[in-house]
Amino acid sequence: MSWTDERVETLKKMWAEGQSASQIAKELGGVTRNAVIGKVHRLGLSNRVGGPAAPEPKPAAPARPAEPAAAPRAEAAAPRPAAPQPEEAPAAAIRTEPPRPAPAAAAAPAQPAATTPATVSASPARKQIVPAGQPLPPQPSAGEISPEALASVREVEKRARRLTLMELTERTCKWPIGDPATDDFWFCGLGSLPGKPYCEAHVGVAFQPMSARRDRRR
DNA sequence: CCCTGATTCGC
DNA sequence: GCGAATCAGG
Repeated sequence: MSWTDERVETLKKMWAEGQSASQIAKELGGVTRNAVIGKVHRLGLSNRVGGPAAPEPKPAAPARPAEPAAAPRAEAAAPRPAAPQPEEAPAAAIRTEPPRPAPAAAAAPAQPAATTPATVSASPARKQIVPAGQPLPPQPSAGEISPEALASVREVEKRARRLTLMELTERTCKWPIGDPATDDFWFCGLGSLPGKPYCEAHVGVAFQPMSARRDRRR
């Protein structure tokens, strides 16, 4: 694959949006994230433009003096002028802490029977703001979940990595825990099952066969 | 371990 | 110019 104008454009756009090099590489296809990063640098847009803080007040240190006879690879010692600054959240992508139960839907089309949408529209008090990021799982009422699954979840949640929204990746469990209206809120974050948004325990409460749900009713 | 971007250097 | 290998870090 080569860097056609179109692909370069996509690259620029996504990079400007704050997408990671690997995400861009996936989108483009046929290139690795290294290729993307390389291209980004060659295009001279390494320092995420449009960003808030204007960096580099420092005069910068002398480049590489070229070692006389010492270690051939002594890069580590050479001071890098370009300090990559933590990188704020894309700002555009995520705006709000997700409200209570949000309808899962978009992302996982191949879901069997996700637990009830009944609880989804439940809270009339809180406004239904659809979060920009991954859809949140429905929060099934306790009565609909098997005792075993419930116990399993409680156990797992003790081991939860307590990730923040921004720390989630494709392979972390995105099950929300706690009340988003308070600080007592985080995401499970344990390894998610391949192709699933949640870890094993949370998949267990999120996805249930219709039959099981029917049997448990009442 | 997962991930991030940065840099080097042979092609 | 390109990007794998590597580095440095979260």
